[in-house]
Amino acid sequence: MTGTRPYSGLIEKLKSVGLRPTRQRLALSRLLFGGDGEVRDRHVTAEQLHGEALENGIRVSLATIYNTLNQFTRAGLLREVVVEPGRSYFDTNVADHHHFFFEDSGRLMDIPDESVELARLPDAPSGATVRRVDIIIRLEEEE
Amino acid sequence: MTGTRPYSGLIEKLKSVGLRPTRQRLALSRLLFGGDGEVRDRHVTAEQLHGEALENGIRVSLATIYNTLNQFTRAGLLREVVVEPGRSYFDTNVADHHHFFFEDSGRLMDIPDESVELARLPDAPSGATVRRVDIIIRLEEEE
DNA sequence: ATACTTGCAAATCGTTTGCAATACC
DNA sequence: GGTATTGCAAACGATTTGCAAGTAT
Repeated sequence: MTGTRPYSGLIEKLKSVGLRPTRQRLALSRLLFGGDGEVRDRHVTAEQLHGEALENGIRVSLATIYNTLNQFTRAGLLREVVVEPGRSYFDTNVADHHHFFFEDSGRLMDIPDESVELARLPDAPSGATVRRVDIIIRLEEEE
Repeated sequence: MTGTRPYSGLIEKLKSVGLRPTRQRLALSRLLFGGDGEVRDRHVTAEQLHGEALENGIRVSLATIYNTLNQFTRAGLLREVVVEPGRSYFDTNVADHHHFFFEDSGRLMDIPDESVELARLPDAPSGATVRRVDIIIRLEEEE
């Protein structure tokens, strides 16, 4: 079942989460997730993705970028990472993992999963369940 | 050395970080840090604090609330916690600690320091130093 | 054909800023 | 008195929304 059409995987990916594979969603998926199954690890803001889209001759409005990123996030294709007030990053790596955040440059970087380990985790307050644990290591780039 | 004047501690507190103890800064300090040395543990947004101030008959503009919260944060009296895009929380607990975040209600709660323990922490990427490690446990309130 | 998507511009939200009036030392 | 601080309103950046036009099934 190896598709011969390019990006057929992406079409399936979108369909499988109940989103119509429209021209712009496909184009953005290609930028975000890469042409084929290859796993990319990207952290993008809406602005960045918009810029990239334009560079690649994809005409999309910023509003659509936002809507698409939010839909993808709701569908579980992306994960939102909040590090700074007033800026949202979307992470193509949906697996459990944590982040380095370079405060000066605003860059975000995945931390390999094996290199962080929690020895002790508190119980969730009663009446609540843990949805996710986010660890952000804030860095200062020296001199 | 037990001061007899109420809130004299707050005046000192402000002076010690180089901020003039103005009427509004004192009033806000009282709301944030409590009347006397007592340690309060508060997580407020600018809006919340503004509301509280008004309720207590303190006339401050929202702009001043923002400026004050930022000054206090820069001065090390508060700590900013980012959990959601588009909303900033300020924490009166400046010591090293982590947070529970109730996603549904938007409430933030301190995690006792002893109940979290990192067994392994990655090395900072070369050329960078760790400024701070933030752990946020996102919770879902059940049923 | 019909429901879902898109683009655009306007609206909104949280936050910051400029500047004249005011309070602190 | 001189400088720091405040309030107000306007400015701001990021994000969302309403609606008419376009597109997927």
